[in-house]
Amino acid sequence: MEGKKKDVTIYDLAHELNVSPSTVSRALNDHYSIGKKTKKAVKELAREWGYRPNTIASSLRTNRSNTIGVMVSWINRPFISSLISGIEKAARESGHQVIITQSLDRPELEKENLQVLYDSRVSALVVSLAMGTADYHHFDLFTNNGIPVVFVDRVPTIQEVHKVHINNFNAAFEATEHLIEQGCTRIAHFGGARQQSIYEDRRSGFIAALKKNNLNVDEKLIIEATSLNAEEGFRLAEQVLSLERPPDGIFCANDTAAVSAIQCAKKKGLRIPEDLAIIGFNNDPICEIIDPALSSIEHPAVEMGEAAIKQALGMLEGEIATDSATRVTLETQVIVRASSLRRG
Amino acid sequence: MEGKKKDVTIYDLAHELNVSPSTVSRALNDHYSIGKKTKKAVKELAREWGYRPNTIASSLRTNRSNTIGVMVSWINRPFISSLISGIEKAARESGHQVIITQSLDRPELEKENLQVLYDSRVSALVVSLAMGTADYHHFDLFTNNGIPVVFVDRVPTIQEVHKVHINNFNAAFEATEHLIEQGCTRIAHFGGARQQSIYEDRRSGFIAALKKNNLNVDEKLIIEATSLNAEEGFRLAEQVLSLERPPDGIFCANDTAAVSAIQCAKKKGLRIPEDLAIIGFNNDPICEIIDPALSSIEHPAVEMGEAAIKQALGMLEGEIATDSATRVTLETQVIVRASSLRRG
DNA sequence: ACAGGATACGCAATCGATTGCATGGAGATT
DNA sequence: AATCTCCATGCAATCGATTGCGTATCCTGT
Repeated sequence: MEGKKKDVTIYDLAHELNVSPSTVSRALNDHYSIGKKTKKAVKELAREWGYRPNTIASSLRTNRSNTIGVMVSWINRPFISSLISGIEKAARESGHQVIITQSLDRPELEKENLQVLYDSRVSALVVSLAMGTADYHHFDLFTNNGIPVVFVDRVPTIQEVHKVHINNFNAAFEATEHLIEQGCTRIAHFGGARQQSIYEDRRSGFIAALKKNNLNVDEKLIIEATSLNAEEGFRLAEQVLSLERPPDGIFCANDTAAVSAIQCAKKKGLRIPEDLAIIGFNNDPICEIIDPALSSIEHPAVEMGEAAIKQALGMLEGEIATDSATRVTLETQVIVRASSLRRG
Repeated sequence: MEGKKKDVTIYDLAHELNVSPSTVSRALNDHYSIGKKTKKAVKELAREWGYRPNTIASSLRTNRSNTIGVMVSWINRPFISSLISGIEKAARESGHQVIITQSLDRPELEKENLQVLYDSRVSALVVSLAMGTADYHHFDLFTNNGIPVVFVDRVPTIQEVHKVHINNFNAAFEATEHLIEQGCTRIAHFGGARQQSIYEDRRSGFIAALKKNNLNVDEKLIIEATSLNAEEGFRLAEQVLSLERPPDGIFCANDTAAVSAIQCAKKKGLRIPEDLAIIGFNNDPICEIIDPALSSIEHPAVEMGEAAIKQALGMLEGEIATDSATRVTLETQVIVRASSLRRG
């Protein structure tokens, strides 16, 4: 039954050691002007008495919270939750804390949360944009005040920001070429909102691969979905499969919708991959569970989170200029599974 | 190009209105002793000038951060990420913020994170325990200081705490009886570490259902797994299916392992549900993706998160005594799908 | 017209750590 | 021995909001 003993402060330590609070503060922060013996004595007593700095007081004075704000669309999505897991891990290891908010893909809420995070004096901000965000001025609040902002995955289309992402164009290009290698000649694409560069780039990569291989680009087969969820995936699959000339392959910008497409195709009696080859994006766990297993693009979620924190820390430590622009691009990989592998 | 104008403080407002900072503070907080006109004037100017309170300064003074600390095992798990999503939503709507940490199922890290959260002066704590945690004394740090602690899902075995959970005993009982109704007479159970009450209770509910139906309880079929991940599920399925008298049903304490069991059984050429009926727990999205679709127990993740925050807020507002013990039990539901539905 | 009680507000201390500036003393230099 | 550096430390203000206590003003009833 521990009693509620008051927290130890630097004043307590100072009093005990007959030095001033300033000296204690500097000793604990390894300030150069404090003597070696003094430092040692202070640190020892601090450990002995279980001193823990009052981070709030420190934040008030320095206007820094050593807290990192995070804003994502939805926490409960496989990719995002892994991203956050990586963020939390890297942040903790560097002695930072993580405040999480979700925009629920609503730009107004994104703005609102941004204000709240700003009011919390977060030291840095890591963001994956809401689906509909096309205007980025609300981030000026941070950048104008020298607070590092790192965008991850769903990054802005503009150049002058810090980004951690993958090469969506290449990934899509490779996915599409894979389908072509497997003999597909008429491939559909289910993409997301084009204002999000990740979806625009995947679309471009897809089209580029078709063109490079002299395949016809049929606009009816290139669809801009609004949310790419399960129901939409199913509906879009029904739509393209009931065309006069249905596709023999689908490249889908996420796995959720791709799985629905598989289910739809199976229901229609199509053989996968013989009649219809499918490849998704993200390499979610469901890829190995659906039958046939879904080919996909490995998307290094945890690593992206870690990389974003690393960028933010670099900016905090002054190694990276906040008003510059950096770009970290992580590697993706085509994961071929049964849904797209035609033998012979 | 917004300049970096200094933040407005209560001193600025006070100066402009020729009142004291105390009056401004009280006016903004609707203190009874401030006159109606004064309040109106203050609030108006505050809005006009875009005043935003410095939460850090407020926290220092009040020793309250209006931040809620959350600790879970792993963020990137379907159930947990939904739980967090609910927590974030409810917290935001009540004007709180959420600091997230993960224990990675390591009790030492759980302890460490707890210290950090305490140092951040979180107003309340919401916890889902690490798999191996059996001693709860590290939470005294909070309870002894009057900081609300609410456990959710993976709750302690002791009574004197605040819990938000489901009735695991009943849920397991119903799941098992469902298998029995479908004609299973020899049912295996894959459970988690028994020191976690959720797993102990599921195990008890399972056994109780067998006994009530006069079925033999074979210890060889009741397995305490260590992590219940995909590989382990597969391995355990192989193990029980190669027994001299293999089971004709499996009740698995999560869906991940249940899906692996299905895959294992299919690989062995068993028909599901005819030769082996399977039911999982959590009702993760994968249930509808695996073929045959996996029966499961609906586990209201988002609602549990919201309920946990509601409890915490109740304690913060003094409606619920911090040193009492409350229990919120949410409803579960057996979701019957093809993996356990034998027709005729 | 006056006591008694609301009502409305100000003063100043406080929360704990940080930091620019000043200073006391030890050692070095000439 | 006088002067000059450093070195190590203390002083005191500061960050912005909160709050116990004290007080001036106004109303109300008699």
